[in-house]
Amino acid sequence: MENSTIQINASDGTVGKALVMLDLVASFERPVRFSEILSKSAYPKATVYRLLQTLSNQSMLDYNAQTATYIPGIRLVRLAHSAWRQSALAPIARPILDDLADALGETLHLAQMDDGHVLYVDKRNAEKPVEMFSSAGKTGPGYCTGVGKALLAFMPEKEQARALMRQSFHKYTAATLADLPALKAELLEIASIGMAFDREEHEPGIICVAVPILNGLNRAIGALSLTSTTSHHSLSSIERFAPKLQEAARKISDAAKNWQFPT
Amino acid sequence: MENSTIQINASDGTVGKALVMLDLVASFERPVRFSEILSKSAYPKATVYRLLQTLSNQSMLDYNAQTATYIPGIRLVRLAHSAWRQSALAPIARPILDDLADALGETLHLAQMDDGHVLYVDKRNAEKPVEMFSSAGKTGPGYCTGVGKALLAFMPEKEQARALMRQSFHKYTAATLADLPALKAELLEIASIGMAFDREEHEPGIICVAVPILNGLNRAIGALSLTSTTSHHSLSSIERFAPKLQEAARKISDAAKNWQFPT
DNA sequence: ACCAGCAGTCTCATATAGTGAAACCAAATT
DNA sequence: AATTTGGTTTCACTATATGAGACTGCTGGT
Repeated sequence: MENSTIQINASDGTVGKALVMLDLVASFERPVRFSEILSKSAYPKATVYRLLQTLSNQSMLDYNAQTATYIPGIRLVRLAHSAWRQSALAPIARPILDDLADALGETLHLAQMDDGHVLYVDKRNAEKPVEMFSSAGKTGPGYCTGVGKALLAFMPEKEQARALMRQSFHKYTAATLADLPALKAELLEIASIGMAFDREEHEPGIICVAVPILNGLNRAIGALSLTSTTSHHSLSSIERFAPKLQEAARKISDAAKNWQFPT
Repeated sequence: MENSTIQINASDGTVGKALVMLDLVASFERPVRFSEILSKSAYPKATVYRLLQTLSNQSMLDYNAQTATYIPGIRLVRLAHSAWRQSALAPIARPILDDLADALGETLHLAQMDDGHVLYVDKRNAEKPVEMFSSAGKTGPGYCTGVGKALLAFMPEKEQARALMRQSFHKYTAATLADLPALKAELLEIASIGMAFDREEHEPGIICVAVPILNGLNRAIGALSLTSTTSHHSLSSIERFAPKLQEAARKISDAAKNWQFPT
């Protein structure tokens, strides 16, 4: 059991496989048929079939008999409610985010790292207040977003290495960082100045400043960003918001430290 | 395999058990220790232990080594995002709910049935706009909420029977329906008039009107409600909103019919 | 310091549950 | 009528989950 192949993807038994299927179905972002799932999956037909049946029974997937398609199930919404409320970050950050949004009147994001990618857990927007699930729960790339880079820069080495492997380095725009060395260099810079920028690296015309939310050991437990467009702000003008972001990040971090659940 | 015991809880193998554990952890609504989970669980120690490990590996649970506690994991939030966006109801209903909220300026809920309980999938509120995950994903009892009764009244018989078995009939207030016969009688009434009331049955001082969102076969795919307090409205004064709710429900139902995903 | 007791982790023989090639079926397609 | 495609079911095989119990290491009491 010692010298076996490097366990890149230590998928835990049947449960692990079932969860891979769940992710797979979710990744389509539209109803999918059995055959589509099968073709993307590493497992044999009968196995995929059984797993999908089990997940459907369990309401982790919804099967539509009319169209013979699967979508992620309603039970996930219920479970996620619980997950979101109990996560150490999002509920704590809420009032602080509210205040910051009032003070700055700009678009704010609160994000956490999830398997190398950015998971947005909350958002404030000057115009249309909040956008439910349609924004919370959304994921983005790690290597070319402000929050992503801020999170990566303040990760324990091992985890960071794992996360870096998961980056695709797809070139969204001309400014997108092209490869791992470029990203690593930037992460060092970010670690030293304590903030990250998105210089239209993910979407043309969209820029942002992001700061990490650190725990006691200088490790990021989340990140906070302010997003704007090149038509509204220049990079240097959004940098002026950084102190306010830092302050909010510190507040969140403090609140997280004293966080105790009621018994 | 034929005459075996009535499969009340057809728990599908290992995956089913793992999901039971997930639900269990979520049900605590606070970080839980191994022993607490164990004592509430039907499975032996080693099994529970292994399942929790697997789920933690998979980020379906978060294990906090400091406090030795489990909470639902971040991966659920990501999956739920996908589930919410793809659910046939919530995204479709969104603009219609927006309009209705603007027109009425009252608190609105959009809900679906989940295993006999009410799952709120969206909400509009006159004062503070929208409350993210903290309201969407929330669950409530079926037998003593407006949406719950509206949903139950328009369910296929078999499913309804199953859902009715899951009701606890906990007496929240003096007005809470006490038992199954009382509920059944009320459901017939609701089915005939096409709307349901909550007469302070869940919380004192809180009343609501709810209407089902029906599909082509008179089956509820969701429900819509308007909630208020006895200090603001009487039961008969909120009944006056019913036509507007019905209209919105019809619109949502129409939109759901024509719903096709882009290929 | 010592012991008792509990919470959590690990082991291993056993049996159950998952596997997957292949057969099968039904509906489209030629 | 014959063939292909998409989905479901079977079944012998064995990998995997099981769970009683042993073990470890705290914690608190005396």
